[in-house]
Amino acid sequence: MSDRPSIPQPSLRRLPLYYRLVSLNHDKKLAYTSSRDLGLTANVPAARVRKDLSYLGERGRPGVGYDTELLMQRLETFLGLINDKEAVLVGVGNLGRALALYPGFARYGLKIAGLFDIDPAKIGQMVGTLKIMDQSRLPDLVRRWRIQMGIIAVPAQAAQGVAEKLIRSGISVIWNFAPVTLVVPPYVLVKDEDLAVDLATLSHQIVERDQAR
Amino acid sequence: MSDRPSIPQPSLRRLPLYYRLVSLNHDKKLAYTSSRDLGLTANVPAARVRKDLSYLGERGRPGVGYDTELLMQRLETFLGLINDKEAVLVGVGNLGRALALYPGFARYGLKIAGLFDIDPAKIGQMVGTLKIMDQSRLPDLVRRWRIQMGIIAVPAQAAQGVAEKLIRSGISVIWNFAPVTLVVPPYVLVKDEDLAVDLATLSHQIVERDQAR
DNA sequence: CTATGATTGTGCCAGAATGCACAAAGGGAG
DNA sequence: CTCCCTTTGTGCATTCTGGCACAATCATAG
Repeated sequence: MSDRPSIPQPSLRRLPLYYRLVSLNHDKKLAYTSSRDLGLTANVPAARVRKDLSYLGERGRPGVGYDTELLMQRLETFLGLINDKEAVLVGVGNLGRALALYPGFARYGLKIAGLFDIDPAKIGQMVGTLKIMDQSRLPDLVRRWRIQMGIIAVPAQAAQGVAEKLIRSGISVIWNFAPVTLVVPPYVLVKDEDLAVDLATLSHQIVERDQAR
Repeated sequence: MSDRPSIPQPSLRRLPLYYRLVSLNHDKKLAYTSSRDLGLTANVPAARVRKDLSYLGERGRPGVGYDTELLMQRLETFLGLINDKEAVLVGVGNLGRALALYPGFARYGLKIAGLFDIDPAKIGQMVGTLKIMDQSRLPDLVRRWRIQMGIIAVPAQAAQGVAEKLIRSGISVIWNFAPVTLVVPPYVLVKDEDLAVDLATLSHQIVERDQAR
């Protein structure tokens, strides 16, 4: 059925970088954006940009570039940024708090609809415009508001338990900031985010670079 | 000159995940760790794990697995985790605060040695054991302590300026949390960390999955 | 000492991703 | 209208990455 050639993973990861520049150019009221400029912000050759964008079906104008407005809309649609994604955030520690208050998410269609923690001292506190609630109220709120995404920002030991609770409540997308591999049913989409993993690869690159002298 | 077969990028990104399980098994006093188990935590087939580990030169014992202690040390060396990395963090907003207080970094050899901000109201405040300092004191501290890494957690508009200041002070590794592409000299190593980029790819995956029904 | 079961190391092939080069298309000057 | 400059779209060859299968190796039981 879906015989359209699905986009390669590496291309998909570059699209958000293109989106950054396109939004910027849109704000600057630049009518066109060239593949060369897009390549500069994503650190890839211009030909790669064009090939990536060809997966979207969007066509640029030779001699001019891509229509900024059109391309922005196309990226927003393709990346699903125009779809509202409501989420609950579990674990309001330092990281959880930062996520809850991060202003950039709104532009990407993410709206955090509820904060949960297990620490009685935190229940009732306000973070921005949201009040921290006890986890016992989570299932009810998720079902009532038909929330599809859960953000896990609890310590590693608690993460699997939270994931199971989220899934039992009907959530099928998890953005996981705990440094563990979650075990979930196949229909659940999990995106892991582990700063330590990136730190480790950076660390290796430092070693490699310094050895090269 | 350096004709050693450098490790493929995808393999490098998996190593920290292996390291997670190996550390765990080490704590559990398990003498050996199998490629099968490593594959489960990284979501890859066991054969891939073995090939990845072969880049390290480490050999497992057929019929048994990899020596947990040895493999852990090997990964720590290869990833450079045993090398202390001192860093200054610029921009103590919500994210910067969370990074400064993140407990997991120590295990990866990262030590944050100084916090800086430009907001007069924040100067002098304590975050954990560190006092927030004015950016004017940054160059001196970086030079005196021979700090090599800078962590940028300021708003997008300020990031390029901060990067230049860090580089002028002698820093050659930047962990960038601002959603911009920094322009830096070639000898400077930059690792970008953009939650919105990952959110966007997750968002696309949601669209794709939901369309598949 | 032998047989058995488990696990590693790796060669080979298929598939994915990349880089290059060039034809095609649009814009603008004269 | 024609020439020239700029930028896109993409076919092709190359390189990189992944999966599979199987021989080689080691531990253990009898």
